[in-house]
Amino acid sequence: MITNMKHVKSELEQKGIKPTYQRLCILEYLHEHLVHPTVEMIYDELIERIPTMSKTTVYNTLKLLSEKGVINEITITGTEVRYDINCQSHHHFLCKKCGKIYDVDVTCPFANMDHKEISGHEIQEIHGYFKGICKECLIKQNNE
Amino acid sequence: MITNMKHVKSELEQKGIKPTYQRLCILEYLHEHLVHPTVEMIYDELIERIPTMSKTTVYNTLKLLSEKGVINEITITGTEVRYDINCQSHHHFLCKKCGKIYDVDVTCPFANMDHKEISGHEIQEIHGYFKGICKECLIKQNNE
DNA sequence: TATTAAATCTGTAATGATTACAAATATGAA
DNA sequence: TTCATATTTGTAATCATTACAGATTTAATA
Repeated sequence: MITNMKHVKSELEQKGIKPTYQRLCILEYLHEHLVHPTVEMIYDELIERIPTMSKTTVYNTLKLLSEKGVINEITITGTEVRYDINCQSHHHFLCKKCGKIYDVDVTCPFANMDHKEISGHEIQEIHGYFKGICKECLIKQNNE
Repeated sequence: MITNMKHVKSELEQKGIKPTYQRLCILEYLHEHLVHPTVEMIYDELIERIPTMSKTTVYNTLKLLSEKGVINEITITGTEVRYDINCQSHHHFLCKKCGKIYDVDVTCPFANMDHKEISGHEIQEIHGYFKGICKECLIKQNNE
């Protein structure tokens, strides 16, 4: 495991976020689970380690981290927000069958745009994603 | 107005969808309101003309139209699905301040990809969007 | 160390979009 | 007309998210 609490702590401090225990645990979780987890998934695991953890805290923390640019909100499914640590710009693939979200190795065509505006609008985030049937589900289909 | 009921009717028939009155009205509404409306917006206007219209019918119809590829679901905001008639591939810009969604004249870089798969996943839809502060809100900010 | 204000966390209740479902209605074929 | 099927409708349930107020923790200051 690359991540540890010290690393996560300095990451928060660099962004000007007070590193409380709850925040450390949530960010650590995101570093260790790169499957674009839901609030539910995060809460369900953390409540085991920290029985006093509140789901509202998970929501509040994720919102804060998102506002500070530490993580990204992914709104692909339409039913719930997924979360992703904010590493280099990448795209996503949502499987319509199993619901899994994959990272996709396509360099974002807009990532190195010199101008940070489009049609006069100021760009702060760039998102791209594909929807379809994933590799695994295709194999299952063919085996039926 | 370019659209009329006859046009909308044949559009449905071509896609193998029985053109009921409710469906005609909903699709006509989408043709005439290109601002990526919510279910609420669609329902609120149609209930005036068709007092028996049920919100469930709006949901059912939009799901059907979406499955048949007549319209697109846009899941940018994370709070509710927006709808768009499915013309040529384009991208969107969501203003974080006023919540308005703009069409963006960027030709999708993946639109004319020869292969319909990526990393082994079968691509059915391609979505791209930007988030930030829109033109109008920028002007308002500067005038304060 | 004690005091105190501010920040953070917690739990519950409320909200709002969406879905489930069953009854009512409309449609189309026999 | 009769009957089966598709569609529509209205209500109730579900589920993610937010509002909010009280409890707890933190950090600064005396």
